[in-house]
Amino acid sequence: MTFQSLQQLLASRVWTALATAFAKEHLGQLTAEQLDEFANVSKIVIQKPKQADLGDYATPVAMALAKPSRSNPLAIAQTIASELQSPDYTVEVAKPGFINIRLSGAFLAAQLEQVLVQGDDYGRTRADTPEKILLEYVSANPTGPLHVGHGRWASLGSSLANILGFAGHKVDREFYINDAGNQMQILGESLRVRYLQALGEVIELPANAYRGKDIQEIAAELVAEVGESKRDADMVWFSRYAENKELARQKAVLAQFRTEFDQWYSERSLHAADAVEETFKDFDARGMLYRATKSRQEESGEITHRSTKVRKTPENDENPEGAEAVYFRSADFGDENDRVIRKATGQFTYITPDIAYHRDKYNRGYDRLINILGADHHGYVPRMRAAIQALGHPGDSFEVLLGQMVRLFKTNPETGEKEEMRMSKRTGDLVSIGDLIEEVGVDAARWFLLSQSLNSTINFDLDLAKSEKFDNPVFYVQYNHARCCSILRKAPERGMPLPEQYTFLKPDGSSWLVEPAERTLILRLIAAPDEIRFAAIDRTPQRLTQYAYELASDMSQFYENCPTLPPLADKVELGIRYARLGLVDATRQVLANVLTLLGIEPKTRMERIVASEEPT
RNA sequence: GGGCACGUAGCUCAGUGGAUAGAGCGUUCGCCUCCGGAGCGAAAGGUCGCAAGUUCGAGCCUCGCCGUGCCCA
Repeated sequence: MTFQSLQQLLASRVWTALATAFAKEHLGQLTAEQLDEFANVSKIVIQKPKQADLGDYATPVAMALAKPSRSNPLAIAQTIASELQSPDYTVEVAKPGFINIRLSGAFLAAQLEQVLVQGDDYGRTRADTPEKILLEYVSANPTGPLHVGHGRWASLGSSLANILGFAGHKVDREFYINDAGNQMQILGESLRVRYLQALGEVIELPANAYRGKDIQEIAAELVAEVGESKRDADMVWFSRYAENKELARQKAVLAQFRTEFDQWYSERSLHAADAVEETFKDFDARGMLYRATKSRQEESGEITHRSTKVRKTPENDENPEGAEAVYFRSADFGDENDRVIRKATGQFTYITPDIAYHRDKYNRGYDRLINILGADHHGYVPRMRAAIQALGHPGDSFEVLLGQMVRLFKTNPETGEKEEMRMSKRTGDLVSIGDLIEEVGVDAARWFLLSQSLNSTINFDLDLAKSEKFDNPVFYVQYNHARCCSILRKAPERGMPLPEQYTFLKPDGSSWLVEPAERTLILRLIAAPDEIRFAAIDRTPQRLTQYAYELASDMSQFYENCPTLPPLADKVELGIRYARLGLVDATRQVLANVLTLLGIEPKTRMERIVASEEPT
C-alpha cells in the first residue's frame, strides 16, 4: 500500500487534468516547459478555502497559469475543472479563478475507513525525496542538570524526529556529549572538594567551581559507595566519576521526558580516534588552510578585530612571538572572515573538534544533518557550514534550527500577579527539566514547549499548564481522547457490541454521516497526513499541537450534536449509530497518533480530581 | 557599530504568495443536570509596528525606518 495524503492525491489529479488539457491544446499559449514546472506535483497548491461553504479543498493553480498561457484565469479554471470530473467530488469554479472541490459522502467514507485500516500507521506518507537524516539535539555538557531551555530542544527534537519518520524519512537521533573541554576538569575539582567536605574536611570550593546541589548529591553517593578510600584520588578520577553520574542523570530525566536517542556520541571518543588530527590533515590536503600571524582580512585591513573567541586562560594567552596560527579559509564559503583552527600554541580551537564531529556524521552516510540549537549560537552556523562545504558537501544539507528562549511565569500567591521566575546559572538557581516535570507533568510541559514557533520566545504559564479545566489545551485534547475511549468502552453494555468492521455507507451507497458536525470531523481527520507532512517539511511541530486542538474541538462539537449511544441515541437509526461509533474510533485513532508523535500520552481515561482539594 | 530573530485582537499566540486575517484566555450576553460529569453557544474586539516596492494578488517576498530580544565587537 502506498500512503498518499489527500492533498497529494488531489494535486496529482490536478496534474493529470492539466496534462490532459494541455494535450488537447486547451491551455492557450502555455509551453511544454512551463507546464513541466507543475510535473513536480508538490508545486501545485492545494488548500482549504477560508469559507467552508466554498468547498472542502481548492487550488489557485489556474491563476498561476493565466500569465504564461496568456489567457484569463477563469477560462483556464473552467478547462481544468472539466478535466477534473470524478465521482469522488464535485468541482466548481469561482470568481478570480479558484477551482473548488467538494468531496462526496462516499469518498469521505472511504477515507474514513482508511483511518481504521491503517490504524497506528495512519498519517504516514511518502516523502518527495526520502532522506537519511541525523537529528542532533540537547547535546549538553555533562556538568549538571538539564534546564528548561534544554527541555524545549528535547521536546522539539524528539517530536520532530517522530514527525520526519512519519513523513517518510529515515531519522537517527543523536546526543553529542561535550565531555572534552576544561569544564570537565572544573567538574572533577568541584566533586573532589565536595567529597572531601562530605568527609568532614574544611575546604573551600574554587571560585569557578560548579555550585549546584547535584554535585553535593553525587559526593554523598560517592561517600556511600567508597567511603574514604578516594581521599587521595586525582582530579581526573573525580572528573570521570562525576561525568558518568551527571550523564546518567541527564539520560534518566530525558527518558522520563520521553526523549530518546539512538546514539550518544562522546567528544572524547573523537580525540581518542585521532579524528581531529585527521580532519586537520584533510583540510590541509584540500588546500583549505594557511599559516599566518594574522588572517587575510586582518592583513588587508578588511577587519580590525578578530571575532574568534579565545578563552582567557593562562595557557591560551601565551602566544609565542611571531608564531603562526593556522587559519581555515572559511570566508571563501560565506563566513564573514577566516577562522583560526589551530592556535600558534599548537592547540586546536574549540571549533576544530566540532568540525571533526560533523565530518564524521557525513562519513556515517547521512544525507542531511539537522541540529537544534539556542539562537544565542547563531554565530556558529556560517563557520560550520563553511567547513562542511570545504569538505565537499552541499551547504544546504546542513540545517540548523535556532530556537528562542523559554521564560517561566507563575502567579505569586500573595499578590495574585504573574511573575517571571528568573533563572541564573551562576547561583545554580535554574529550573531543571526535572523541576518542570514535577511542577506540571510531562504532557503539559511538552505541549507548551511544542506549541509555539521556534522563532518565538516562550512565555510559559505554569498555572495554565497545571489547570485541569478546558482552558488548558493539553487537558482539553487528552480529555476528548479519553471521551472517545469511554464511548467505545461503554458501547457493548449499551447494546452496541463493537463490530469487526464499521459500515459508513447505506446500501444505496450514500453516507450515513451527513450532519455538519460529522462532516467537519471527518474532514479534519483525513487532513492528518497532510498536517504531519507539512509539520515535517517546515520543521514545525507546533502545527500538530494546533491541529490536535482543532480536532478535539471538532470532536467536542460532534459529541454535543450527534448522540451515539443509548439512551440518548435511542431514536437514532442503528446504521447511523454504528457509523458514529466508527467515527469515534477513527477520532480516537488520529488523536492518539498525533499525540504520540508529540510525545504526549493519549490517556484512555482522565483521573478525576477531588473537588475539595485545595490548589496549592 | 555589525549580525540573527521578532513586532498580528486587551493578553498569549497560530497563520503553504490566493477569496471576507484565525484560535485560546479575558470581557459581555444567553443556555446547561448531558454518552465522560471538570461545560455549550453567541457577540464585541484588527491601520497585521510605520512607509515604499515587486506581483493579477502581500500578514507572508524585497528595501528603508521605529521598537524589543539575543549574539558578536
